[in-house]
Amino acid sequence: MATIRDVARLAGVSPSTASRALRGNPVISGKTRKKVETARRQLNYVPNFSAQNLANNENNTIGVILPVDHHEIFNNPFFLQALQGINAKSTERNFMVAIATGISEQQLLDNVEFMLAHGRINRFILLYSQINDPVVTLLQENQAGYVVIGKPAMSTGALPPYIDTDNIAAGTDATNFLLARGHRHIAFLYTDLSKIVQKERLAGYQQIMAQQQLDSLSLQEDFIDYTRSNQHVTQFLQQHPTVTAFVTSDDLLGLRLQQIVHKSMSIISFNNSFTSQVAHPALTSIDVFPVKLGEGAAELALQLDQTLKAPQPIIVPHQIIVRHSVVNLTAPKNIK
Amino acid sequence: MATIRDVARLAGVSPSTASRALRGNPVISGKTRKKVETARRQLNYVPNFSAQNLANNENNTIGVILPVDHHEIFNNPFFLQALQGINAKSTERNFMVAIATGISEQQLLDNVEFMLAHGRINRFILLYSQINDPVVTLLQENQAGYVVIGKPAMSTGALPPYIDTDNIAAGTDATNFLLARGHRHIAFLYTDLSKIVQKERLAGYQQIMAQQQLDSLSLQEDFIDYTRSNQHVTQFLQQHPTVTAFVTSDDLLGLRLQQIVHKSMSIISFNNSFTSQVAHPALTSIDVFPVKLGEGAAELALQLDQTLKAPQPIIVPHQIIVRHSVVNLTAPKNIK
DNA sequence: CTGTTAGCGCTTTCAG
DNA sequence: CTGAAAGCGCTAACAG
Repeated sequence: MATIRDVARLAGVSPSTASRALRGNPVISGKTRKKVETARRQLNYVPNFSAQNLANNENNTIGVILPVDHHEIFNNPFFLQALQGINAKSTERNFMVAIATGISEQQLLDNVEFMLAHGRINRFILLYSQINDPVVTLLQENQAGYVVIGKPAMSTGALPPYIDTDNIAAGTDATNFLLARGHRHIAFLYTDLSKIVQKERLAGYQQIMAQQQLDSLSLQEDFIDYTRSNQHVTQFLQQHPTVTAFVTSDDLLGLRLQQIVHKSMSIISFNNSFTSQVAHPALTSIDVFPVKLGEGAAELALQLDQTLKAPQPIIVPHQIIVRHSVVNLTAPKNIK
Repeated sequence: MATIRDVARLAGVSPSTASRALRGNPVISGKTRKKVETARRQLNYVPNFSAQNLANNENNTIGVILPVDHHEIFNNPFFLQALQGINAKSTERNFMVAIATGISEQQLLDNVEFMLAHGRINRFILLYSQINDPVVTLLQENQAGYVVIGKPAMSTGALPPYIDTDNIAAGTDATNFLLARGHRHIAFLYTDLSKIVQKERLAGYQQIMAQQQLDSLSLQEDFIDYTRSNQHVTQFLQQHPTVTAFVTSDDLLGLRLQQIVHKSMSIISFNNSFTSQVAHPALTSIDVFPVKLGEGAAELALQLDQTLKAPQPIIVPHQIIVRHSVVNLTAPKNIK
């Protein structure tokens, strides 16, 4: 593998000049810059990260932290897609992507600590946002930069940079979609309000319902115990027989619900994952574009030390993907 | 951050001695080993990877390569789970995990090349196995070590270390399961035979059918064009009205099939993913334990340069998870 | 068994 | 604008 000395020699300059030229230092004359560039190409030179890192104390890698894998959270394709986005952008900008996972909080913490200590990684992307997250504490203690996908849940201190869907708006959009199709008795189904996403989607729903002077109805079910959740839902429906539609906080949940209720019950959900397509009828769902969220997060992470003040949060627009799970009560002919 | 010099100073030895002691070099006396160890702990010293890498030409990180994300392959939770296994084992052994993804072959190749060139990563895990894979060629050209999850598809040269499910046996098990429940006209549904997994599962199925002197019936459908695939399947069923059961190469595919056929059609599939649980009726499926596959792969990858000859392949046992998608034709009372 | 020395490949003062 | 030299933190000869 060619080193910078080789390049320098071939270009007839000193290694330091070559280094400067390659990194675009403006003091280098156009002429020598060109010579060096040609030599680089000829030798197919690429810098050695380890050496660069050692000299710079900047190790071109960004750490991506997945949530703890409780209750099969990994079944959500969101994460891999976000990862794909992060990876694409990072590679483009000469960064590598290392990942931290864990099936317990402790394992995840160990993993992150390892990246911090041995890997000297100093920029991270959190693929989730959660109240009182010890991972965040660890990151802060080590003065590592981090950005979060989702709305940061800070108990204290300045907000980190973040990128997010406007989940409140997504919640209102979902609800409005149902209203526009004649639904009035709409319920909201979720699994866990400590996840900020769900909390916000619910808030959006409630906002619209209040505005329309309709009653908000929400139900928490995680389907860890399938039969029990099943019963709850059935019971809920008996208590609220007028309900014609549900907003569910996620496709997976939407599918679960679909299996319990009548086909005539309308459902709109979030994430537009594979699940929504295989549902029957296919679920109308709000796509949040995980790949874009990933790309944006990577960009934020790459800026982390450049600007002194945190960059503006990025909001990625969402989009309703209309399928067949919402019945139009106002004009039956439009049903597809 | 403490360096090895600090440790050496505190222990009253030279840096090289400290280094030797820390790395367990047997020439160091027990006494000084202890001194150094105490100093290390006192200073909370951890080696700097970059420096180690530069000196050793061994950069404690293992590259994990995901398949190209064609047609929503990322929806398969298999990958994230395997990643989890890899990560757990790697961290345990002081390695970091970097990942390569791509939505096109080119993007993936760029990503891997980047890891090779800049990152100087020299051990990889391939999360898939495919005929004529240019990624493999790239790895070989660069003399990087790699292990594969799945059966390596080599056109030439020695087999790399690998870890796999015995997919032929899994195929025979699935088929036998159906036979034992009275099914005789069994078809096999798959998406892509260039994936070795599918090829082998099919082979297992065919083997048993031949053994029983029954006809093998296979159908390829990828459901990229949903309506078209739908038609094909319907057509297929008309042509083969006696078919009472299907083996499908994956849960996702099983679920697709389930939506087209009658409830009375029996289905057994592979991977035991979330999908099989949300199906209705829930799919009987063969679990291949992705986390274990990941762990084993990591272990193989960590041994890569230690042994001159490739280690024995590891086979991870699979297991049928019985749910409700297979009708028992011999004793209807047993149907659950 | 341990210390001295050189060097991994790169960047960055510091002098010109 | 460019070159010489030192150093990032660690390891591996080479001597003792």
